[in-house]
Amino acid sequence: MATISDISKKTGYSMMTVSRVVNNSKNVSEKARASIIKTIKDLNYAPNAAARRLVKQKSQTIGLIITYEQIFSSYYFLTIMKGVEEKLEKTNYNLIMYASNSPNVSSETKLLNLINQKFIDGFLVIAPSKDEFFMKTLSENKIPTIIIGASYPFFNCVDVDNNKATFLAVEYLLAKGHKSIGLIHGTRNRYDALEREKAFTECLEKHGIEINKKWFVDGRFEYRQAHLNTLKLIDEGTLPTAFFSANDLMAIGAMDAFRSRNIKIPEDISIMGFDDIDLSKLIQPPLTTVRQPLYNMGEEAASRIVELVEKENKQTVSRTIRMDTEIVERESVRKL
Amino acid sequence: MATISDISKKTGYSMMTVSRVVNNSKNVSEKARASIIKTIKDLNYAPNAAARRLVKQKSQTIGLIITYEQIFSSYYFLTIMKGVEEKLEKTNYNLIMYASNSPNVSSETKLLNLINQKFIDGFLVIAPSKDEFFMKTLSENKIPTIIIGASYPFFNCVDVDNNKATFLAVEYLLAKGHKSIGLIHGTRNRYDALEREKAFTECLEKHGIEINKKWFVDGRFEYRQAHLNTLKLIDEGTLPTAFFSANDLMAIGAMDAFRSRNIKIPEDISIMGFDDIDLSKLIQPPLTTVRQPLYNMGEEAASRIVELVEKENKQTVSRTIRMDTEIVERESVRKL
DNA sequence: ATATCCTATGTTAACGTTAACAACGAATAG
DNA sequence: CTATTCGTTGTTAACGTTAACATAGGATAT
Repeated sequence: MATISDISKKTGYSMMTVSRVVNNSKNVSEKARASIIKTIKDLNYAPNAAARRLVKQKSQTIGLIITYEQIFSSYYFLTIMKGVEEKLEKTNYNLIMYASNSPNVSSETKLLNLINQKFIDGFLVIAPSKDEFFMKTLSENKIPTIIIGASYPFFNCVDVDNNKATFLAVEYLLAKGHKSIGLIHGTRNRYDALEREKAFTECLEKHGIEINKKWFVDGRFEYRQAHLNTLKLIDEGTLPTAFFSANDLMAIGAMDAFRSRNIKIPEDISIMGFDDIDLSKLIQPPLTTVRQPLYNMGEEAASRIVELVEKENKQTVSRTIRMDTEIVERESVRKL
Repeated sequence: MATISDISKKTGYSMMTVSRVVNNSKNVSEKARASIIKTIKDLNYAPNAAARRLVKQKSQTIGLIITYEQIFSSYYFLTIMKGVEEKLEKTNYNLIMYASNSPNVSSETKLLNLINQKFIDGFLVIAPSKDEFFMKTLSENKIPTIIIGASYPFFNCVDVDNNKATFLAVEYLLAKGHKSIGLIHGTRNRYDALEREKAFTECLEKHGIEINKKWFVDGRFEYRQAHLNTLKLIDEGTLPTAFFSANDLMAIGAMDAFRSRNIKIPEDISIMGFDDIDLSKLIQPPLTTVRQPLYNMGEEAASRIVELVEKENKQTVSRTIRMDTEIVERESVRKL
């Protein structure tokens, strides 16, 4: 592999001038720049990351932490990941994914070492659960971190306003004339699940609609759980005229359950999702849902972590941002 | 962050002696070692990865590549991942996960740069599809690589003998008296799917059993696809007495489909999986399946990539290894 | 015309670690 | 008692890059 020194010798310019060209600095003559760029291409030069890290005391690398459980709500975090990846690609930062295990000391010290050894400059964490062990480590050691998809206390987050979004969805159903509404909720150790469930209850109360706990289905944010538990509910007794699901994947699981019991959507029952994952517009009928700008949230988080890492003055903590949501009207909800 | 120089000053020993202790070298007196170890702990020293990389010209880092689609057969690759992670933890290698996108030039050059910049020493790839774009890059540039879960031509692989394993499974069904057997197959751009499908056909032919293409269900290695397509098959006409599924997740999808049509397993229909993922023993009835030692395959691959990377003489390519499979007898298959 | 400023370029040292070699005293061998 | 070996420790230079400072010549201002 060619080094700056090779380029320097071949062009006759000093290593520093080469370095300036590589880093797009000013104060290089056009002549020098052209000659150096050509030689870089000829020799297939790429800067040595280790040397840079050493001298800059920075790794130009961001770690993205996902938890094993999340992998099951795959569309959700995949979309976020793409946003992060593609944004970071435009900066000169690398991305490393960590899949975190169950609580375990070795991972904890590993996390710290990653930072201490300048292997990683900062972390992005997707929707950690309330009791996620490494969040304490992250916070206690003041490691630059941005959380995506959760408004985690004391952290800098990129999230949506779950309360507002849920009200949007439920009031949409109410406006369509639905007076009996069920809920498919996610795992209760996650902030997003809790916030949406709370808002759901509050919204119905506000509009004087009776809350029937029988119609609360635990879907754990997964397709299969939602499917199975919806099936169970169907086979047990009466149903509401509509369901609000805390994510699309569970909504789709429920829809498949209804279909397999010959319950037509939206003729017999209406269903509303949350997220707007790719799959939602492909299924039959296409799912009406609350769009969460997942891709943009990924991008936004990427920008913010870079900003945070590059800021000398780490105190300038920008606050949690709440991205806008909107109703995406498709065909899974019927007007009564 | 403390450096070797700090430890050196504090203990009075030279930096080289400290380095020797850090790297567990011989020829250090017990006295020196004890003193240095104590100081290392006191100052919370951890070696600087960048400096090491620079001087060693090696990153001590392995990249694990997964494709986006794979994330949907989550249990499968999660188990492998854990094997890899936990094995690598025991060596002094780091692990980085890359989720690969659709074919795209930028990722390709990125891959190469990762190697050229000594950011990564080698790659592990989980079950790439036949036409995966980056496999060519990997092969053309002779990048140290181990493939897991596919016998990819010209690569060094850790796989099972799909032919043998499939014969094991199908002959098990035959031994139980089944004479009409359906297949739930995976995506046909993957070697494991193709090999299992081929072996399935061959095995039936060998035993003079008629092959009914109507009973071939495309499950794409996913729960939902298998579920939906099984439902369709059920609603269309007659069924075989047993199914062989090319992975457990699809088998579970099919089982849930049968159940929702009130077809009892194993009373009315038998089903056999492939993989033995965690979920398989938890469902009702527990799934009879062919155990693939996924975790061990991950471990084995981790050992091999480290070996490959550390070998000066890269020609010593150890050949593809086929791990053993076995039938795990549970309750989803009935004797006719 | 002289002082000042800018532009383009170069020089030196440093980041933290380790390989290769050197040195020194103690133990062992002849 | 001298020569040789061994165990322990230290010295020097190198990995590839960049920050900080230095220099030289040309342009601009007074």
